[in-house]
Amino acid sequence: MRKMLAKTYDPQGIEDRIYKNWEDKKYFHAEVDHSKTPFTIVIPPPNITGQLHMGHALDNTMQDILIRWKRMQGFNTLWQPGTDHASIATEVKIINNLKEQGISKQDLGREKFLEYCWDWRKEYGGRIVNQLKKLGSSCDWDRERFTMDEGCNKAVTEVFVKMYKKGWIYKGSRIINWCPVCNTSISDAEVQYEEQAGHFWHIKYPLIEEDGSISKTTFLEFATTRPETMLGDTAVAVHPEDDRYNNLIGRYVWLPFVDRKIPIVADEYVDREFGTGVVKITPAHDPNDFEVGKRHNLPEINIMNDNATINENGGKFCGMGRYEARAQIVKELDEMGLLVRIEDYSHNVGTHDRCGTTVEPLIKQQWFVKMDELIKPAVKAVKEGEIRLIPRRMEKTYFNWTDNIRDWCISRQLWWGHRIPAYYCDECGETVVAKEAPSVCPKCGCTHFTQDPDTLDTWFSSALWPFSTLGWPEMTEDLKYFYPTDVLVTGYDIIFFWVIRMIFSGYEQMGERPFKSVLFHGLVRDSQGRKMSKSLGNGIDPLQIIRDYGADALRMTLITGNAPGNDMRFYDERVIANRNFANKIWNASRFIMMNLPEEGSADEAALKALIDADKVPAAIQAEDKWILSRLNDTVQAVTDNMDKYELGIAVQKIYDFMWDEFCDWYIEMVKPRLYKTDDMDSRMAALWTLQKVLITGLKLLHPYMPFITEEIFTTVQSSEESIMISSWPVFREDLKFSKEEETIENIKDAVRAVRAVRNDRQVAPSRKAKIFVVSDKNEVLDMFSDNKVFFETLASASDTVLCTDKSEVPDGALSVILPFAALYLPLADLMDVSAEIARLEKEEKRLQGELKRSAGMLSNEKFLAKAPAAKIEAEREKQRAYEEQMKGVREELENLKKLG
RNA sequence: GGGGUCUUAGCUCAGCUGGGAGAGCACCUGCCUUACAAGCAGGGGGUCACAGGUUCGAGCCCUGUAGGCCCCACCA
Repeated sequence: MRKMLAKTYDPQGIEDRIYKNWEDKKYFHAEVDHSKTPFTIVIPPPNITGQLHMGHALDNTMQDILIRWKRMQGFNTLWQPGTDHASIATEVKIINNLKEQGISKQDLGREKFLEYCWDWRKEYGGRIVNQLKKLGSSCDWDRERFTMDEGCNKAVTEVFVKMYKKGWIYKGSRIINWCPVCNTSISDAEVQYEEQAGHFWHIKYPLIEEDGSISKTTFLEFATTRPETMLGDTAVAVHPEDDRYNNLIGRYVWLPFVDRKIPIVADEYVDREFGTGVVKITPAHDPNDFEVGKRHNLPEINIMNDNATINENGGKFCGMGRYEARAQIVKELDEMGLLVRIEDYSHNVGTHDRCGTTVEPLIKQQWFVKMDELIKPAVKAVKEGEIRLIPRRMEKTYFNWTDNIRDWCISRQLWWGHRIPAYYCDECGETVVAKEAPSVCPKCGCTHFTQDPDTLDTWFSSALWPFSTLGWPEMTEDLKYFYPTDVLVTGYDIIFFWVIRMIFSGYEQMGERPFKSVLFHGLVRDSQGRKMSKSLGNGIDPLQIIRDYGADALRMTLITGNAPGNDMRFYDERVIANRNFANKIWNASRFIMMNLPEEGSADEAALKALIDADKVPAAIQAEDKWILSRLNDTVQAVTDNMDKYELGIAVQKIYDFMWDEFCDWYIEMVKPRLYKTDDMDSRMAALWTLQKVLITGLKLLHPYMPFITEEIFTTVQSSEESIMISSWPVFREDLKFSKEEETIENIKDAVRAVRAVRNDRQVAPSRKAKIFVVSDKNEVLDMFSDNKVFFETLASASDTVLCTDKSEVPDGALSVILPFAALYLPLADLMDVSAEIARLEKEEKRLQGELKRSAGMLSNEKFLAKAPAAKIEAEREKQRAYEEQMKGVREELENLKKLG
């Protein structure tokens, strides 16, 4: 029995079944095969704690499109999947979860806590993978990796040790961003600046007189947004060429509360124009002050504990929270007469992007990656086009970062992550960085070591992802074959976190670029253009959309009408439009199948022979050639666009071709041939063309709408062979028919023009009219006679009369003038003339009445005087409308009466 | 402060070598024409933000102006 498509398209009924079949058949799996060219994409690993959101849906749809397309083009495609341990995101989540049970991570201890994390991973790690499958993602799941699996751990250790030995990873005491809530350092990239309303406290420090006493008259005034940091001040700075303070350089001021003499130093960093031109210097709590401090050899006094309370260096404020201390200090300064004034001030405050806490710059011992040399090949690669960023403008963002790069703080005071492979000798404190814990101290011979408690920034392992997933540090066959990967697909928001770091890591560790191109996409926003977020509750769940409309409709929605790197808005109407498109394809396919020859018939065998020959049949008609030629052009155009990663443009072309040209024109054109059975050759040619266009169209569409195309493909061909391993269509010279393209476009113009005229006159579609074609050119007349059958069907014509001269056309006909011919439709054919005359005369009478009434009102003085102006204006408007209508009716009548 | 980007139909957006102003939705008119009313046919609607410039020709290139969004920096 031949399979048949269900009467209605139901994505729910087909998607899971199809996906399972693909998996069972191992279509996603890739093995090294030197007879084929590889095409590789590594997935941006989603967090194990994550749930599929629209951003994932977009990102993975784009990757799947590229992978499916390349697979069909004959490449040996690998889409390498995996998940990310996401150290801080996961740890925060787990801590919160524990807190609900009244447990803290310290209660558990490191080991138990990590056990808990692994359990968590076991429970939730698979969730997002299953959700990606719902989307249709054709990842090679056999190769699924995790950033903390054995191989990735090895890669991380390898890199750390190697870079340490090279001197490019070092431990140093520097100003870092500290999150007092998460209790860890964070990198610059994790700090998010937020505009906050705050205050500017104008404070003055008294000068120390020559005799060592505290001046009662001379003060140095300055302003600060963080008064509590004054406890750590070790200088005040002025500009070296500032005449106001020149004479004070080298003298001292008195720092209240901690009773410290601090010097007045001169530094270019100070802006003379800003404020009073005096800056307090707190080297331990401000990155700029830190630099100043280094230049002037100032002490660094840390006044804060890790939880942002004041420590013992803060004198009597010790133990207070940072904001509490601030208030108290301001109060006491005021009492001492050292507070000049308080100004409202709006400024940017650094917050932690994970928890929103205001970060505190602190001096801490941390591990850093030295960036100055490491970044060079990454800059060169993009500059010289070895790595292409799409769209191009992303290069500016890229260079903006690389040009201002600072060393990367990679240590985190977290437990969930890759532990730093640094060991400290319990006896002499010697540091040993090694892949394995050392047994003997090289310095003192002691055998007891303590490993550094810190873990690495989660992006440290992500940076190695393109090669760690392929087996590095082992030089595996996979790595040799599939690396470098071809394209990375990701959002522009992680260009600093991830993209750049993968690039420099690729060059440093592999000596080669990690990917050839980076295709950026934007954010998926809600219908009002807002970022989707949990707190706003405006997130749209992709899984719900899949349930309601199908994964294919969702994928189309994410791709259509969008250009690389641009944000998009997501709303249901767009999904519905795409679901409707799926439905359209479904129904067109159903139509074609309904017209296929009976099973086991001679016709079926004949058609099969034609299809197997894959040659244009002899009985081919102009309209067949036209659609084949258009198909051919579409194949070319779509492939070109996809080559340039212009997915939105490519899919729009497929959509337009399938709906407009194929369904609305071609299928309507061939219907008469399908319904008549007296010319079987012509019918076969039509069927051949229908299947050819349908199958090719489905192939073009498959990367975008994998499920529906698979279902139709296998059903129409009554075959198990999957569309996803079929071959991508190519341009064919034998399917190019320029002349017929022009011919059919002309006929289409004629049809449209006739329809417009008929519609204008509101002629019922069932009412057929003769069409007189007037031209003195034989080829024009031939064109209409050659394509008579479908032309008449589409133009609702009863007959086509070819004339060389207008005199052959009867009087009383509507004219349709085309650039290449004139068409005439006799009025008598379009309508019942006498009845129409009667109707129009009645209408004329009615209008006369209305006009009379209107004229009466508008000449009535009482009405004009008393009625509201709007009412009078409305009446005038009515009158004008009636007059207009009357004109039309009378013209029409005159025309019709000519016939009578 | 630096940089990017946007401004095209009522709404949301395409328009990527400078030559046709487009799509979806919405709107109006007429159709249940047996693949599809989740549809068909026809139609209305745009000084492509504004002002200059380059060009035979500009939505597209250049300069400036106005407004929106984003990123980076963080003058304490």
